[in-house]
Amino acid sequence: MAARVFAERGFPGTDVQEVADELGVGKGTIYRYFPTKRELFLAAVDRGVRRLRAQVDASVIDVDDPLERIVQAVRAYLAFFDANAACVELLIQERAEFKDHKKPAYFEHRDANIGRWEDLMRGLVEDRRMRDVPVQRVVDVIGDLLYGTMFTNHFAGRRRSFEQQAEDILDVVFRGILTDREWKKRAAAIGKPRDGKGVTR
Amino acid sequence: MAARVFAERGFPGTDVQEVADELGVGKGTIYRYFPTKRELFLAAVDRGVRRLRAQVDASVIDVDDPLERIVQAVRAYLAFFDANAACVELLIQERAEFKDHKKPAYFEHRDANIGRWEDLMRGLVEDRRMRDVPVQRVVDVIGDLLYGTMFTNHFAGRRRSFEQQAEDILDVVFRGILTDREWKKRAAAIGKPRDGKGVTR
Amino acid sequence: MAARVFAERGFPGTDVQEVADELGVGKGTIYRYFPTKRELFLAAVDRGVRRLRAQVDASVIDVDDPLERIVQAVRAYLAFFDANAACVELLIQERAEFKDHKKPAYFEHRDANIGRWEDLMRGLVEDRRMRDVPVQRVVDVIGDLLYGTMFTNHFAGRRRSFEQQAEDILDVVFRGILTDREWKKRAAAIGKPRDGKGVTR
Amino acid sequence: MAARVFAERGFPGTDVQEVADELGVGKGTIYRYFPTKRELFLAAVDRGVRRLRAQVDASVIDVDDPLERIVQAVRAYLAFFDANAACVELLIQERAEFKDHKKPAYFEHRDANIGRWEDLMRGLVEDRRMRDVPVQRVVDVIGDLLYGTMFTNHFAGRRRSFEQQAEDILDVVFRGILTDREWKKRAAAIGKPRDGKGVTR
DNA sequence: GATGAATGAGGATTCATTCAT
DNA sequence: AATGAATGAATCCTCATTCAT
Repeated sequence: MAARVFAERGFPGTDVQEVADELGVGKGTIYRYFPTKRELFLAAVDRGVRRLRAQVDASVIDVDDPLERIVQAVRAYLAFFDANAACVELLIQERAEFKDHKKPAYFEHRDANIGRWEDLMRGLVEDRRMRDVPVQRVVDVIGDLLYGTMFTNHFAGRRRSFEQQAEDILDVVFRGILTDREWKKRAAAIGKPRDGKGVTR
Repeated sequence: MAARVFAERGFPGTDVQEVADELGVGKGTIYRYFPTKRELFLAAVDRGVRRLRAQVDASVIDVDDPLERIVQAVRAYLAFFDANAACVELLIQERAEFKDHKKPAYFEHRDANIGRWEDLMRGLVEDRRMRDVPVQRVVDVIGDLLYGTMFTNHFAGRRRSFEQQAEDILDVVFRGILTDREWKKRAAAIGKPRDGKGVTR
Repeated sequence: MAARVFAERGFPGTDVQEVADELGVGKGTIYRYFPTKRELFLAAVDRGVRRLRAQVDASVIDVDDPLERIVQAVRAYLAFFDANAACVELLIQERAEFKDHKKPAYFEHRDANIGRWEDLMRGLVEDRRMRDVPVQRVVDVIGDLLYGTMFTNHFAGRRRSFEQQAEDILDVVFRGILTDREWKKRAAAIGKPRDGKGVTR
Repeated sequence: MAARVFAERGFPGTDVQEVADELGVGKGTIYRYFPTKRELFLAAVDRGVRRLRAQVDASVIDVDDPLERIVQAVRAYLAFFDANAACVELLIQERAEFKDHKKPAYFEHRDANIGRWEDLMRGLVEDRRMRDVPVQRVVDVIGDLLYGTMFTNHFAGRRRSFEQQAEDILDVVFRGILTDREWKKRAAAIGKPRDGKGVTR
């Protein structure tokens, strides 16, 4: 597949001939379907992002509990990139080579999905299961965390199972790292309500 | 400066001649100081990472309280990349072009610094200011979150001030998003101690 | 028609696909009838030259007076290229692309026809209607003049009607540009008989 | 020289590498001085046209008699292309490959020079050495005749010396081909003055 | 017979690197 | 030490031609 070659050798390092060889077709054939090497590459990226979305969607399709949907989505996201390292490369390459082109495919996808997660969180807040924090910001934070985790895993060769990583992430995101006492002290100092909407328990 | 040109045009898109023009020297002169275009680029990346480290270090130098050191470091990190967008580009370019080279400069830096933050957190746990969670994992999570935030800001054009972002991040990391009640319910269900070492409050 | 496409885009600039599109057939079909693009092109040129010949021949078919045949042929020649600019292009293209091939089609045609005109002129000389100059040379001069006129019209965008041009050409060719007095002076100086075979009138 | 290679192999048939080899330099060196193969070619054409002009100008520089200037210019023109067959090829190639570019170099040159010859002829008419025919048209006719002669020589391999050709051309142009009697008959029939301004002899 | 998908040789152009000045 | 002219390896893309359907 073209994605594998691009991922292995990078966009500038990939000769279209190599992609042709990988696919077992002539170089000209590729140019019949993609006007330029660039379009060929972008199609591969797009395909990757679509598969990510499909896998995350599939992971939550039978899950009703909103909190559990978050749990499953985080796991599915990490699982996808764990199994598709080539996709991470493609995302990097896209950004590096086509800076001035358009919003990278990953962020197109992100923008298209983010609303659903915000809605989900708003429901959790109404149900008093989530603290009353601005959901948009929380979704951003979690999105960035996942994005950063994916890249770091790939670049720095993190050696923890994606299941363990999901657990670590959710532990921090759900409960935070501070003790109750410390948090209350800080909240008092800053003058913030401790638990959203003044509700304590 | 070379970094600016590389950041603007990307590594493959940059002619050494352009760097020479930017610096106001002859192309040959650059080759007197850097054996290849590649080394010239890597030197620019290295310089960027060093400046990041210096800025973060400076931000905590007069801060004694460990928790406050975290707060300041997070702010300094985001402030640095906010003010040095070119550096983000350089980090991406480095990864995209030199996949097979060595650990990227950013991660070299990360590995060199991570121990200090783990030590700091271990102290917080001992002081019962942080829940007793494995510090290594927490440091990873926070590192990934910052890394992902930096990239997302740059790529997707996030329009929130870095101060606000720091606050959002710290709010989630310090306290998590769940209400107390929800957390306890989950903790009970999973069979986890709620607040580290069985300590409640 | 193939000729139009070749004329518009030049031989190297023309894809066989474009010719196929113009004709409303598949590319493969063209290759059923012409073994190569080159042969396809040469066939178009040949067709053009044949049409030129037919038009010139038709213009003199009912003309008995030899001098009038010349007049009509000159007009027909200029009229043809005036109405078939694409043919001029084809003649140029043929020469430019197939230098080493064979005598260009136009000159094949020229050689095939030149004898008839020489015979015609010989008759005029015998009838004392033409000066006794070597007919071969005169035919060459007139042929070159027409050839040059056709090209110049096409390339430089001459804006005179072909009828006017025919008249201008015949005026010069029939009578020359000098006054009688000047001509006699020159002839005396060079030692040439003034009017062929010493005949004055 | 680049001109020779282009003339020998045609523009599309010439690899820039071949020009480089001919010149004994690297291919890249050529691209330092000419941005494209096309510009390299056009520069060669331009140089040829300039040399033509210089040679024709030189041939008349010491000649005072206007009629003799015409004689010498015709000889110089034919002599130039006789000695520089490559130039003819270049002129053809230019037209064939760059149809849509601009007025071909030859015609630029033609337009720049034609005025001088028209002036010269006007003087001849005033001196009653030339029949009173529109000089512009006569200059066109002679220009086309020379142009056509040059091409035909090159394409059809005419085997007459350029001196002989010049003589043939001038004989026709100066005196025309008809006998006096025939011309007068025609002139009477058409109702034209026989010798310009009613002058007979 | 007609088609057009597949092919891959071919060529213009770029640009990192060298080295004489 | 500094320069920039010269170099040629490297690569994207085109398009004439083939041939299975």
